Amino acid sequence: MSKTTPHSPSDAEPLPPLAERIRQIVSERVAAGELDDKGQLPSERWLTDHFGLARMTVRKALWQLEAEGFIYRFHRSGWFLSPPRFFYDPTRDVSFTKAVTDQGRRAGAQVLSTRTIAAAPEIAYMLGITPRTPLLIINRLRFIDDRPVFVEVSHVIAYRCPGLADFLGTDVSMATIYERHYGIGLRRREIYLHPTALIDPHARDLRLAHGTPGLFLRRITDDTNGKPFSFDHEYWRHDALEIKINFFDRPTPPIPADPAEDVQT
Amino acid sequence: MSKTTPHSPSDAEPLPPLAERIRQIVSERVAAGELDDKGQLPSERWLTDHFGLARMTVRKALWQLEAEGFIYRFHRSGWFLSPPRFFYDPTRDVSFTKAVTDQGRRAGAQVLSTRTIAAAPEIAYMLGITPRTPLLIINRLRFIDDRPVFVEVSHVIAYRCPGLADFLGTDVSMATIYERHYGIGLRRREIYLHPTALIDPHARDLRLAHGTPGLFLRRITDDTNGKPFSFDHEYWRHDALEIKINFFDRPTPPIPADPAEDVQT
DNA sequence: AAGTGGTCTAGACCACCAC
DNA sequence: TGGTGGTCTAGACCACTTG
Repeated sequence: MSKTTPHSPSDAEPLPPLAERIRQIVSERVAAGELDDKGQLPSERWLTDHFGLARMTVRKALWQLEAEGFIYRFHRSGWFLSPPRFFYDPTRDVSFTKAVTDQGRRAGAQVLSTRTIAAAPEIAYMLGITPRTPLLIINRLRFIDDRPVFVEVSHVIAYRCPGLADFLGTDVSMATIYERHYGIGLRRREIYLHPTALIDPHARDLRLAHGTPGLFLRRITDDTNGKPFSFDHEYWRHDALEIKINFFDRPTPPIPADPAEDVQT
Repeated sequence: MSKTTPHSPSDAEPLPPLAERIRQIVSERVAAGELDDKGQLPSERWLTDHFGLARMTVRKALWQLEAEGFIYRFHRSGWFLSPPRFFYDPTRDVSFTKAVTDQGRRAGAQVLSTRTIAAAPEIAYMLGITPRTPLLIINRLRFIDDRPVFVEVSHVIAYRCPGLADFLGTDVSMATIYERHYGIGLRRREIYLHPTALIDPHARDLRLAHGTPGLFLRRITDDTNGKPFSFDHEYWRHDALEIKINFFDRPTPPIPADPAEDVQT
């Protein structure tokens, strides 16, 4: 809690890196019960004064902790302690809602927009339909415990789900809607996934600053008869998920992140 | 190529964002053949002068293009055009070397260090061995087309591969070494993977600035008899790979990244 | 209205890499 | 040794969120 001495670029630097000092302040407050899960950190200006540094210096350190997934921010409203990552098994999980609730957390959804377009040739080919067949595009924001975690853009073959747009408010789980109203079960066919920067408008929807690191996922889903059913894009916060792939049904204990000091090079 | 007018914070801003203007300069040079794959960008100071902006402003834009995967940098030596991502299928690829060469690229490896430790209880449990059994820890830097892309830390049960350290220089593929010298084939059991920041010493090994976005992967590998064999950590550059999961053997065409303007919200 | 982060300036010096 | 990015300063004003 004591004020740290200011330092100029030419000072010797025996202190731990700034990011570690900030991490420690945050950890202390958590331990003291002053900061719970998703709690707000001291402001950048407070940290600036506390450490006697320039604001850009503090911000740089915060960005590192953000890249790590330790803290996150809501655009222009503050820095917060990151909640635990959601475990996602792309080879098994077909319903986000089910996977989230199975992990004891709360899934949410908000429809951002819907519209209908004519299928472009390459999408038509992937989905096994005639080009220009109407596709329903559903743009939804998905939440875990009230934090927006990804934007989902679904391309659904419109004639297979007549009136689908009317059901969107009834249940957060699309999988449940497909099953109850149309008798359609889902299974995955193919997924691509890579880290990238999230830009507007998706960044804005997620309350992220333009250019924040994120994950981009695209996927084809079949129905249980093996017929292509939908084509989706997802834009994830980078700190919201941990991908887990288990190749057998026998459960294994989670792999520890740091079982040994393996960093020695 | 014309000099852009300087702007103050209060100027109107009809120009595209700075990142897009930089992207355009780079794209133009690529099109003109002045900049090939992995070629070096104009320096930050050149861009600063060219746009008439402060250096921090230019750097911020470069960081966004880096987060996106469009450009990357070698620590303190310059900005470069990113090569294409490597496709990695965690459900199928057991040999990095094979997967890379199958994609027409060159795989490389450099041993950073090896050492032997006594297995901690939780690792011993995962690997089905007695605690304190000797484990060989192999630290390697892996390359695609001469660019370092990840640091691999392998924990191998030492008695299953006597003399393994001596073979490390003979072949870049560990899978090949295991098969030829010990008659051991591999298959995956479980993988965890999440985005995070890469810090020293891994960042240094990869020639990345401390705190750059990356991917952290951990994995248990079995032998083909289903017996646990090794436990590995991998620290990836975030821009080097695209994860691809195909659930069936029938090949499907790659899913296009942007088949339609799906961003409307 | 007050407080937050977001952007930007116009410099300086440091650490490292390549020649 | 010269050029690169990396760090840092000490401000300023802007855009937005929150009370």
